[in-house]
Amino acid sequence: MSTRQDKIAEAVLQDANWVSTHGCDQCPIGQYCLPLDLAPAQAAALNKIRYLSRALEAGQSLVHSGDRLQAIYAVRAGCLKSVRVDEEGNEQIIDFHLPSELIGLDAIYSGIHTADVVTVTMAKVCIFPYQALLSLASRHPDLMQGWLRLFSKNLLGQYAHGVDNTADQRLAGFLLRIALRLPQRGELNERFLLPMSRIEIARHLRVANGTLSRMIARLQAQGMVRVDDRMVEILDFDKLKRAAGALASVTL
Amino acid sequence: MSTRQDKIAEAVLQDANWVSTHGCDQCPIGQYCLPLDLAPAQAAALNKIRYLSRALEAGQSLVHSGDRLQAIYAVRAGCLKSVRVDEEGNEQIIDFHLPSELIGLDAIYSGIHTADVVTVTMAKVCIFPYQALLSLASRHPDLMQGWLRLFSKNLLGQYAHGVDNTADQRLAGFLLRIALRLPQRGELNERFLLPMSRIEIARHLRVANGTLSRMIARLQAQGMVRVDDRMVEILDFDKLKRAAGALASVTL
DNA sequence: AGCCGGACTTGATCCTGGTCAAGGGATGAC
DNA sequence: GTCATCCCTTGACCAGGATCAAGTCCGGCT
Repeated sequence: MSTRQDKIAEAVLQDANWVSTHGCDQCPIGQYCLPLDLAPAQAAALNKIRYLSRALEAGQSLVHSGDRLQAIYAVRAGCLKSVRVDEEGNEQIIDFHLPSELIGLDAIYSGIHTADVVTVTMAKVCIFPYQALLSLASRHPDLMQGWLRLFSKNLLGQYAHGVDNTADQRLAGFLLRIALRLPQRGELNERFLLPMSRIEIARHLRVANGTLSRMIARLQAQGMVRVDDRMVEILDFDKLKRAAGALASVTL
Repeated sequence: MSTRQDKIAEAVLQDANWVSTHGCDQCPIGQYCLPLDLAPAQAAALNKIRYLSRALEAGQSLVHSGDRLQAIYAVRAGCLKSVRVDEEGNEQIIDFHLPSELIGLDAIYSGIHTADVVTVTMAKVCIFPYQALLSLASRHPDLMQGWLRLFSKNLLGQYAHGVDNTADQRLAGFLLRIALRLPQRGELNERFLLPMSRIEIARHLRVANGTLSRMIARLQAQGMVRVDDRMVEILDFDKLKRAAGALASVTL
């Protein structure tokens, strides 16, 4: 019988085509990532400036708050989180980063990272040196536009996260967004494995640990979802959407 | 004696150089807006694709949810808000838009606006047709980079807004950010006129109307700020920063 | 001037969600 | 295997903020 770690590891490995050496032009999640608007030839150009990171263990730091922006990262497999820690040691999780999503966009403004980025599960990221990416984008309008679109998507996600009102709404919205953001092999994921712990979810949703448990129990009792440890199954999509509130539901 | 409206109108008019016909290359707030990284010649090119809107009355819609993205707007004077209204008619204010800030970035992802944008005070906006802006940005790397930086700033602001924990922290953070975002004629605004009503602030901070009153009273009692109607004076910047929480304070 | 309506404050009461603590189950170290 | 630890759930209690309602001030309207 497989342990929780085994299950997560398995999920990460299969998300990744872990050992594959696909370039951007053939990347299985390229349609959600930077190559999203690119013709194969352009994607190949993008691939030239890209490194693939070594495998990162869970709990490893990718960037530290205060670091200079060197590169934009794209999650190839696994899950990472952006966190800020206050002086009492409380960790606030600003955002999770799932496969195909970009990391570092918030550092472009000042050139300095304002949060720590840490792996939640084992992960691999693609590394796009910032200056190279800039100059490539200035030569390939489609790349620039794709980059802007991903930026915009990111902003939309933050809007949705910020707007949810009650704790229950935030949880429902969170589950919906994870279901939509986890690598789509076809359609909506109605059954998926959460990469992160309850505590991490709580810190992201700005609720207490215990409250989160109770809320999950409530959602289950109402028949919207079934949750078994990290495994989530969405039973009633529409109901969940209504629970998230009309305001949250707009965002993909 | 001048009424509240008079005072706001006056502030807007002087922010704007209301009647001026400055191009982007000479815009008094250009260093915070799209021309931020541009040489004068490039700013002049940017100016060629720009329209200046007519004066908008308070309460007027600039874009409707569902509209196609036609243009990115930059606030030239006044204040606008992005709102979503749920089926019960509750208005959630996603964001306020102050002079030099861009509107419409969230619509780039799908090409469709997901929120209504409405003027809070009378306002003027600069209109940058989206396709023209794209093609100009692809020809001027500095413009592209400036655009990305503004995008990033926007995202940072959302991070800060989403992360604040208690209602008091959100209020303190909100006031700080407004002080920093309102047009800087030199340094930090330690005395400024809020463009929006209490109700609008409450809807933005996700607190009840009455609660907001009490919180403002509390901040005053603690000597951090003095508030008289729309006029805010920051008395103890550091204390206010501490009240906002370490997590919020990073963002400019 | 007098009236009305909207913006803001203040008070009383209720409930959501935080805090603290106990307990179970699985994981990992020895 | 045993033990310690971490993650999660559950319970009891408390507080921050919501809700509802009254009351004030101010500006606009007739």
